[in-house]
Amino acid sequence: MDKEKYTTNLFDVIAEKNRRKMIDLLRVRPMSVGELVELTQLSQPGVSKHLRKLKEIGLVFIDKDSQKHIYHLNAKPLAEIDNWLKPYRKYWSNKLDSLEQLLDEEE
Amino acid sequence: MDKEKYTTNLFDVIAEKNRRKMIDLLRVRPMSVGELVELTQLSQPGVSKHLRKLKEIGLVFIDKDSQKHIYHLNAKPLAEIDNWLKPYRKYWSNKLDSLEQLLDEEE
DNA sequence: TCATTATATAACTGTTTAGTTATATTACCA
DNA sequence: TGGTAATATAACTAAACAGTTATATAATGA
Repeated sequence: MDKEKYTTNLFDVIAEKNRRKMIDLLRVRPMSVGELVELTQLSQPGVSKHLRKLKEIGLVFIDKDSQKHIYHLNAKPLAEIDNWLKPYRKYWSNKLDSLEQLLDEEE
Repeated sequence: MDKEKYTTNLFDVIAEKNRRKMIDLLRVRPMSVGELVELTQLSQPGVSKHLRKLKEIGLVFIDKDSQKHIYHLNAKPLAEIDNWLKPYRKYWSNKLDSLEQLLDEEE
């Protein structure tokens, strides 16, 4: 399908709006492909394609219930993003020195 | 230039490898375009193009020193990513104890 | 076995985008 | 004023990609 020869990268995977929506949904509870189709307004192949990328990067895993494929979230890979953000967090954390806090609050 | 009619989205902006590299560099210290060209191995227009997107989303601002345009990081917009991650963080945090969670949030 | 249901894959298309080279703009200085 | 340095924009190209429709695969149940 589409060759799909290119390596998927976590930042690219979460950059896509509908994929973020899907993992947001799967955070609530595991869902079948059909349920995700209803909730995303995408075509069924469209959903399957996104799920494949999410699976490749390890953000979801499948629990097969006969024909139904129940997709479960595995959020752990997102720790990479969290980790990347770490050195930046101090820039908006409210634990800055009091002058900066004051300036922030004035915004 | 390229029309550039499309709204830039933070997730898209940080999805690009060289742009992440650039803001990682600007975290160390403000830099001119020329310095970024050297450090990224991109062409000068390539760097300017990325800087434009970073500026559009508010991740950098310019301090003009005569001909030199010194780009400064403004990390605050990244708080949006941090915020999106919030409900997922518990999945990889090994500190399940609620007191420790609270302390984490205070950091 | 045959029809149905659920999902995955194939093949295609239009749009977006990162990168380039060429050129314009802007500021400085001899 | 003319030349040079620094950056931005224009125009173009190739690759990537999200979305689609059509079709294949797999499992179920009558």
